[in-house]
Amino acid sequence: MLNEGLPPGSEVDLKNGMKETFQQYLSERGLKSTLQRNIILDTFLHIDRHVRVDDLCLILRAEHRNMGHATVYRTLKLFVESGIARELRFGDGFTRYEPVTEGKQHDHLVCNVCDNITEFKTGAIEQLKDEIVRSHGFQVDTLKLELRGVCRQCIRQ
Amino acid sequence: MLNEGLPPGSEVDLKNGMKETFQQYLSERGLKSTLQRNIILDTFLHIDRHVRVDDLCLILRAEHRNMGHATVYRTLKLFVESGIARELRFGDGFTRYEPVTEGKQHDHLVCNVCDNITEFKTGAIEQLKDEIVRSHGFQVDTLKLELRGVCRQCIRQ
DNA sequence: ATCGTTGCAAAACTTTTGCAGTCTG
DNA sequence: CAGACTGCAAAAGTTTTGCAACGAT
Repeated sequence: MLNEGLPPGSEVDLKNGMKETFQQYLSERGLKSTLQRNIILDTFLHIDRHVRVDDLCLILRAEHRNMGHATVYRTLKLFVESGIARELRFGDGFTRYEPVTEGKQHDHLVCNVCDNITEFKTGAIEQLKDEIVRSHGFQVDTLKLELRGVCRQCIRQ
Repeated sequence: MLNEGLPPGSEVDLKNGMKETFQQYLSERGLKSTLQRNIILDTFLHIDRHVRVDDLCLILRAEHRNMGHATVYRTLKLFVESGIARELRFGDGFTRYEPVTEGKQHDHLVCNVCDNITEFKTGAIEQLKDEIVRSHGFQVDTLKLELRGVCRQCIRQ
């Protein structure tokens, strides 16, 4: 362990942890650590927020002219399989991905006016999970909560 | 009013109300009530559950050989605009539509094993809406809650 | 008669797949 | 040096659009 001295929850710590997790995932499966995968991971973690695949491609291609979009799609799927990313679909036709930051569970507020997507947290969710297990015998793995409406800025205008 | 005698919340009542709403929506906007639109609406209401567009097309084409899928897509969008239907996307690439039945708010449990989608109700949601308004100044119009995991049947097997 | 609507086909879009050449372990 | 990976192009799949013929008001 190289970052013993750092506070355990720091940004850098988290990101390094995710990189480690990904490298481990690759080697465990006989997959390879390539230049492209590392570039995509760095860029993805640097953005540090949900991002559309085509946006990520654009950002990547700005620096790396011949990065194939197929590679980006394939790599993002690997991120999800390794557990360091989550796939998001808000139903507008674009798939988004975001880093999985443990202990930072959040959901999304989508503004119907400006289309901005805001993250928010709520404690009411965990209770809900328990309720579902009890009433439906359904084992909950993931929970997706999305609220649409009008955001503060757009209400004011 | 033709159905005065019926209990106000009955199936028939609800569906007739939705048909009326749709007809009113059309005439208000100078749009036309056509054979196809009425067939699609009847079939859609008869299914009475979320349905994939391509499934609905198949069902419709069984009876009406030359119903165009473009017409189905266009009509379903009209349903949403008129407020009698809701668009659902679970992120599997298929758009689904379901009738909006007021006072029957429900959400969805998606099983990762058998891919079945179950509807469920919970009371915890309304509190959550209020919480969001207070803490984020966000005016909530619609709320989408989706839980993924393993359903009762699949747990048993 | 006007203008919205339909059905067909083609286009548009995101995402996936096939393949020859390249690079990692 | 075997086999995984990349980048390109083409394919796949759903949804949208253009257009001539049709139909509702």
